[in-house]
Amino acid sequence: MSNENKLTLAGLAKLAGVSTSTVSRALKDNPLIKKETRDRLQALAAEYNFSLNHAASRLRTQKTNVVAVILNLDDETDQSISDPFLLKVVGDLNQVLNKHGYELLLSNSLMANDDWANYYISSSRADGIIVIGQGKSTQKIEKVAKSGAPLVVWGDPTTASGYSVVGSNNELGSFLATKHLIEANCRNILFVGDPEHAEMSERYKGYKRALSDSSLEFNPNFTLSCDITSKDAYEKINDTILAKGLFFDGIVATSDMVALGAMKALKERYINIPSDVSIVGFDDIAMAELFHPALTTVQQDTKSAATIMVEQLLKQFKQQSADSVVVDITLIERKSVRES
Amino acid sequence: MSNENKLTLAGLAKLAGVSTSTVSRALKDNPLIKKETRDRLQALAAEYNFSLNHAASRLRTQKTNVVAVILNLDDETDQSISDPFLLKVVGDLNQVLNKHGYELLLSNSLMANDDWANYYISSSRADGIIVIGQGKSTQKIEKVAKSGAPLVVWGDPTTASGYSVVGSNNELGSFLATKHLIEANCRNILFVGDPEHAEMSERYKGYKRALSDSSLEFNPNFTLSCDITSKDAYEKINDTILAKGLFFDGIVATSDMVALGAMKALKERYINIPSDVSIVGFDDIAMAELFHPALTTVQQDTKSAATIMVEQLLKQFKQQSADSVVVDITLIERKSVRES
DNA sequence: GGTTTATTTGCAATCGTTTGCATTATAGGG
DNA sequence: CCCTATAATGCAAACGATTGCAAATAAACC
Repeated sequence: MSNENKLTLAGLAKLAGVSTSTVSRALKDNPLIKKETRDRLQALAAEYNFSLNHAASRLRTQKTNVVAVILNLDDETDQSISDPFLLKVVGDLNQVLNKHGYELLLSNSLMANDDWANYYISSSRADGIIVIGQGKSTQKIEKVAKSGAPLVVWGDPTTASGYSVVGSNNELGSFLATKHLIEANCRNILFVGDPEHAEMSERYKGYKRALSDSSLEFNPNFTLSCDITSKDAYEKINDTILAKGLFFDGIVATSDMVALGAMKALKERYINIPSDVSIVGFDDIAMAELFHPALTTVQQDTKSAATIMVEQLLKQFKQQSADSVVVDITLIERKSVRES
Repeated sequence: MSNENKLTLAGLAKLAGVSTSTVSRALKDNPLIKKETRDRLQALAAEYNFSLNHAASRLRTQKTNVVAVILNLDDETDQSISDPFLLKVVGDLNQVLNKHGYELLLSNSLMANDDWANYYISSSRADGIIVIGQGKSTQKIEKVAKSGAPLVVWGDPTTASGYSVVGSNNELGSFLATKHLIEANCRNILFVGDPEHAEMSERYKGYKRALSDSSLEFNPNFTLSCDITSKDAYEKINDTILAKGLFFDGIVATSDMVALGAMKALKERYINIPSDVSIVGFDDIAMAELFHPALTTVQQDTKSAATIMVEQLLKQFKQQSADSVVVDITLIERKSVRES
């Protein structure tokens, strides 16, 4: 109902007895317009509760001030849209984007039929795209990159790619995690995660490097492949123990959710953490320290990651080229690894 | 770079040797256009990878196909944007909205200077608004409602309001939770949460009703006021026990996060759950069953809540009036309450 | 006071779709 | 073969803000 006679720039102009161009400029605080006029018009706009039609200005300026954030989930696995870590990243991005005057359009990868650049950029729904997660296949991402659309992806920055990816040093993080277990005298360390997943494969490498660095032999039987969900981790750990008994004394989990799932399975079998099995996670989600025992984990700094991602995107808006950047990780020692 | 000579409707029309209106209609599968022409043009569009300029069509149709979802957080408390329950709702909403052809514009309440209707609707950034959380004050929400903008809020649907609110029956949920504790022979039940918060105050009522229903006396000393965060719950429980000892044998927590924070505090003091203290949460976030002991809690059905919310919003788009609706809750019994 | 220069404002085209109405092509009927 | 009814397409005016350029006003200088 209030939409019937929405006040437009032209309307305001008439009220003020000036031209639309003057009002337009005044509201943008353009110094071309005399200070007094600006003030007067701004006051008037406020009084009448005026708001610009953003659709019109988008059309004219060819700029949306929107960034599409795509949760790139693998269709098969159900690392659901409610994965706390992913959503934390979304939350942080939202904050940073807002600060720069951009809005966040949230999407999951199932929307927008494969051609993201086309759907979001060409159709001017957004000025740029941030993809969260490289998943198992980077096809869609590369398609966007090739289109030349502004793009930043959260993933593993150490592997070469034609676009800007920011993320943690996964290899190093996992190396440190594994080293930490070794220093705590774990000798039979299980890697739990999905080695085919981009970031996770880097973590896998770090795990292997830590072993060889300590002259321990890598044994493929100590790799437990599972999805990045607590549910799957829980089930896989259960199955393994059932089948082979407790043949490990340490777990490098590929994410906190995986770690938590594993811990649940262990606890149910009255396997003590950390004395029987020590475990270290990855991410440092809010829940990590609430668990009992509090989870030792590799912290990803999502706050600064978000800041960097937005920076890299803004660069591209200014036609500058963006790089991949590595954000620091730190091992947070809590209680799920025994004292060395 | 690819944006230089973006193909427009007019361009396509020229290529096909027809008018823009024909192309426009053909791409919308408008039966006014002969089937053959439609097919031909659609094929052409696909071939050239054409995509409509959405900004232009918004301007023309006065419709954005976007819904703004606002996380209504209280500024003072830091029930952060990463609260898992809230984000779960966002995720579910995203799914449902997408299914109906709408996109989700994510915002926190800090953006958009108080006047949401103006910022999102009048400026045609979105067609409607979904607010998640009533918070402590409903001022901003009422302002939106008064403006006549399509609006649905997630909150407590049982309290009267001039707008459509969907949510769980908080009073009942809390009643059931408390009853469950009583049946497990708890007699000194602590309510932990923020009684001033809209939904939480309903839960508080439920708690009280359960007590009186069982002829137990309500004692204000058994109300522990705290924010809806695990951190605050943890600290408050710690402080209370430190000050007054363990004077309770049951906890009704106002959310799972609160419950988890409380559990952490208890565990650190070697207070056994559930035998010393039984506890029941609210929400049923993914983490709830991972905890040890697995958390007994009141489940809110976010999936169908999201569906209903979107339904109610769509109704308003069609000028129909929307109602408040209560979504079912169910008590999920796990291990944090002792066997009765 | 006239001329130049700087400051303010206004004109009008433009962004790319959509859509009511007019127009043209096609079919149908006598 | 003409006339009417129907189907298919095209014309052109919106939608509302932005902006290069022109115009008008004010200031400055000799």
